[in-house]
Amino acid sequence: MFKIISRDKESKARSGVLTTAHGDIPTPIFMPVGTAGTVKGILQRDLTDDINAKIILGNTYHLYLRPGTEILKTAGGLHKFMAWDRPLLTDSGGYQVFSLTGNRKLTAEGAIFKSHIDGSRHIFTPENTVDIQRIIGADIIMAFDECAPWPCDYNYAKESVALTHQWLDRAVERFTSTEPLWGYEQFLFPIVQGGTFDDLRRISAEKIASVGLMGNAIGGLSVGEPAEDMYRIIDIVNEILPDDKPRYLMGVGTPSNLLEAIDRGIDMFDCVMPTRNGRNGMLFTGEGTINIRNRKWIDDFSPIDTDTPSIVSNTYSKAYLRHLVMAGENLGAQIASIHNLAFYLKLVGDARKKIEEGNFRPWKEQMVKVLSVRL
RNA sequence: GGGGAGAUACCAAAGCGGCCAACUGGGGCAGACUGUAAAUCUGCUGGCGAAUGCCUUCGUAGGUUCGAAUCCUGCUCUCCCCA
Repeated sequence: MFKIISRDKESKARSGVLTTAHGDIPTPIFMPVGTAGTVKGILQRDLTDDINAKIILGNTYHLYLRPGTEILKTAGGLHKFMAWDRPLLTDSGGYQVFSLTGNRKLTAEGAIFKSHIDGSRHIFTPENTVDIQRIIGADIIMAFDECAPWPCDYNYAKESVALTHQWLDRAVERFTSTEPLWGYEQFLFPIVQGGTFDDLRRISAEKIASVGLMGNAIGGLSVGEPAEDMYRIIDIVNEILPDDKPRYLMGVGTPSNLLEAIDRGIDMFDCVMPTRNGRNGMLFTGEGTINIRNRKWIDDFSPIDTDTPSIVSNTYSKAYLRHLVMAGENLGAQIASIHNLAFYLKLVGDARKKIEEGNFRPWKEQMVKVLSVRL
């Protein structure tokens, strides 16, 4: 269940708490991506004790291929398998239908795809992705959708929305006719699609709202379209999605994207950016964004970022982190990932605080300026 | 003392008469990354220039040739084998 705690007066921003079987999630929240049952390079202990991540993601496609549902079932679900007792959310594999273009074929039945690991053939359907996510046992599971590419023409987007809606009905049917395997409740979130076409987004949002699930997601954004298009679509969709349910903007995004979306009434985010870009040397800090590989940091012995409350951000210097990253040392990727996630978690935590204090807008505007700085 | 091999850009290493400012790695410099087929990918890496381009380079000094990193000679240095 979802409870709104407070609302900002100048914007659509709100703070709330989403209660799941594995704990409460304060919103707005950012969810670190842990595709294959691991937030790459980071111990679960650091996610809880240092970063204080409230919920992380897993991915149906990756976990289904490896280790496979048999092992996950024997393990007792993903929580037990990966020794994570906080909330989990799994994506349905819909994004892989998008990103593995060329390795898959869409039919009315579902998506036939080839494994990127061994080339073997598989099919995902709205039904079996619910079944798999029942086995994985995430607290929040996603309906199987088609994440259409950008740019894409109107007719393609229209058919894609229609397909996603048909799939949603079937997923809901399977979801409501089956029980959780592990004795606790799971929530199914449906996903709004429609590309950058306002009318398709309206149609899709109305459909998704009408299903009346515990929370709703917006997909198919930040796939290459200009940020203004994304913000416009969020405005349109959030006007229609129920206000008393959490809204999850999938795959977004940059720190500025998060703030702009929170401003427009989004409550949940996930993105690979803090981890992937961190591994590749990009650091988000309270003073701006830095590329730690740049020579200028070679003898900067100041802490990575004293504004970010992670142990690594305050313990290790930029010069040291640069050395690790340049030397290709594992620890560099680890420190950068932990730091960036801590930065993201602090950002959404601050947003929540500012909403409750009633000064979200001015703070947001100030932050967006800082975030655009390249050091 | 005798015999042999070799000296190429920051490092390693190709090239053995013109297509060479010089393959390829590494290193260096910069960029990209948004529900993770990514600890990945891209560009640049002698000087000047926006650029056609111009200038200086392949141990060193000469020579042969229309033309040399590539062929010849002297010198310097390095490595290996034999005594």
